[in-house]
Amino acid sequence: MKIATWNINSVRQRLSLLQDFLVKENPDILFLQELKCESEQWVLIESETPYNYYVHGQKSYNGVAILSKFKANEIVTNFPANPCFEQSRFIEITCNTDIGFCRFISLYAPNGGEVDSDKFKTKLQFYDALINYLEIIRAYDESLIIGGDFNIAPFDIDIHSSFKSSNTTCCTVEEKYKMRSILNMGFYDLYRLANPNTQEFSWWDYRAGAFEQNKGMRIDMLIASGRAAGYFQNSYIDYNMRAQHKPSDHAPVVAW
DNA sequence: ATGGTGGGTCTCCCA
Repeated sequence: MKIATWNINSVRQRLSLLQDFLVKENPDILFLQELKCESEQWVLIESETPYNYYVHGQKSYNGVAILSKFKANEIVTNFPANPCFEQSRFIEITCNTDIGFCRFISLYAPNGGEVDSDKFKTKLQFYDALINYLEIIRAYDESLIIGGDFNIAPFDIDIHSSFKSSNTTCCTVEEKYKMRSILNMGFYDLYRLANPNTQEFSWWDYRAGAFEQNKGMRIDMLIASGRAAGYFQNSYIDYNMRAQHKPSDHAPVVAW
């Protein structure tokens, strides 16, 4: 079983890179975020790949999808008490897979804007609602995998030292605690599980040569329940896709 | 404190 997550920052701008990535990695499941288009606008590649496409798109901003080699039984595009329900930030499917019944979620958490802004408060509320929802489905004791842009770097190792973590969105203590409480529920961060001590990032600002200087954060993650995590021993962040011409500002995260 | 780039509904908003 091979899975990947990628904030693609406009799927229409990235069709060729997406094709390259699918051919190179051939994942069974790909979680995508920030499609920045309606569901029907990128069906053009659908016939050329061996995937079922489960898309919760939106014009202009947001938009998430799951590309799956397994057919979905159920598809849901929201979770209870989500304060951003009008934005396409969540899609969940269930499938019968090679490793049994699985629940898969593609998540695009709010960025939060400036620390302490209204958007920031909404981000924290989004996490409170998400944590409540995960408490419920955790009790099912299923194989659950979330691939997402969480917009939080959970620990200091996940943040380049040039960021002032106390007042930079995605690395404040308040945000870290939200992410850690998900991990403390018994969900595993597959990259960190496979690479306990490596400092690598999944996002770098387009500006000021951030990628060239490796000034990034690790905010994109594959999170698995205990039942599912045992099927994954390896994980890496595909820096090569970030180094391509006209890249997304995020690199894909792969696990197998 | 500002500005840097690159998406989007494109001289403004969002990251």
